[in-house]
Amino acid sequence: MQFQKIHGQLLRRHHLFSALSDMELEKLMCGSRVISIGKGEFLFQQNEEARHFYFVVSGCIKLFRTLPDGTEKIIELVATNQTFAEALMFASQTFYPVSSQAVESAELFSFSNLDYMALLKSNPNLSMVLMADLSRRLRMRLNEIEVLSLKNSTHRVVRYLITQFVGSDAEYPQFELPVAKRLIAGQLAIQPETFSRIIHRLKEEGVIAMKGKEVTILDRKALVNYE
Amino acid sequence: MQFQKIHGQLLRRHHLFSALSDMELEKLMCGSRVISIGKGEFLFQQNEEARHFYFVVSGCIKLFRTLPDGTEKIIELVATNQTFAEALMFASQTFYPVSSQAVESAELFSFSNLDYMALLKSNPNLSMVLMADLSRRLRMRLNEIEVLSLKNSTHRVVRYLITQFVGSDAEYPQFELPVAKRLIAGQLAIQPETFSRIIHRLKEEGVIAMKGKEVTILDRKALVNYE
DNA sequence: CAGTGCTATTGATAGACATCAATTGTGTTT
DNA sequence: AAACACAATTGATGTCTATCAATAGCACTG
Repeated sequence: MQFQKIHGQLLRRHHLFSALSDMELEKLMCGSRVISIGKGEFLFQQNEEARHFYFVVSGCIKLFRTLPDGTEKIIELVATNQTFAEALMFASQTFYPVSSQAVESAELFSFSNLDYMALLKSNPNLSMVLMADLSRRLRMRLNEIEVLSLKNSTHRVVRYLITQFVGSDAEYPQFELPVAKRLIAGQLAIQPETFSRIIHRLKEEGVIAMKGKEVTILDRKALVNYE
Repeated sequence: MQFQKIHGQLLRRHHLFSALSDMELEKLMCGSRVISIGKGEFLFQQNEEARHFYFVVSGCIKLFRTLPDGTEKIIELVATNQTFAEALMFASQTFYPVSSQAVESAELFSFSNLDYMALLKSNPNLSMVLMADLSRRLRMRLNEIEVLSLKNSTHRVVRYLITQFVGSDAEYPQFELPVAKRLIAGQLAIQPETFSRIIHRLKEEGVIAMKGKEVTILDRKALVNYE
């Protein structure tokens, strides 16, 4: 298939698929499905049985939990070329611990957990890759826990901004917010209003500039010193 | 060795070691060390290189991160017969993301990451076990993230109390707080004073009773309804 | 281009929690 | 048993942030 080759190359770049032979990948893709969902549509709901994991070809998926009071806590925003829900393959409890919804219309691949597990058994290297992946995810969660433990919201916002330009050594790093501000606020477990006010203050102090989703860091040192 | 046999049986009960053959376990234990640390002593510090993971034979270990403002966030309290830091075996970054300190004097086994990884390569089943373990840990973190996202502190405390007696079907479940109250407060990212006040209110309302570390749930329904 | 719906901003207010401070309780040491 | 250190409790106060409310900005649609 033409489409399989193109998509195969796309997948190859992701570490979960890079250790597969051509044949293994082809086999896996035979059992995969292409899924298109529109903005606001759900992929799966919390507590549904988890039989598949996903790769985002385009768009953006929001993973969240519904709290007892009805509000939602955004656990992760999954962007293009990322996978999610693969950690559930081994869980003794086989239901999704989060709900998933498209923030913007998205295209995904869905892979069968069983198929992938079969590959794991025949390809020991793959296990190593997957364990490294799980380990990385654990570290991500640890960071999130730390952010949520930061008392004041300014710290959380600053911490978030910093993660958006690490690696850049520009004097005035510039980047675009990947999603709507209300979603970022949700990730940081603060209200959109509070987020807006904090940004306002940072602008006032000359630490950053922001126009729409375009952010420029004007004073790296000052920003880092907030921590 | 006498001591190895005794300890071997202890380890066998833990899933990370249950899939090992006698010979494999023996080999692993040859490279292991017994560590005794007193109350308040450190096992390792954040950012130290991670070459070992640990099994708690007795005592209690606190894993925590130091936040930029100098306060500490307790990530986990590891009790007897539990392992920790095994998830770092595969991390590309090989340093501990937390510090570890004995809450009370403790005895531990330390295992070499390299030794265990060698076993993983020769024993595919073990990989499956470890992946399930990592998956379980991820779920734990997810729960913690949810707790930290709960707006009011009462919810967090209630959620904590509930986890302490799930499984018990007694009408008036009873249990002992596993650690000092200030540590529990730390895990929930609230101040000890706030914790104390919340407990006070719950007692006043007749939902629970508490004497020292001994807790009795007087009104299960009311407690669950707080959520 | 006006109309609609959503996002973002800004202001006012109330409530929750952290902080500081003082006291009591508990377990450990000498 | 007394002395000590630390944990827990209780009170008073101030700050921060959620909430409610109203307006402004922006994108999409007919």
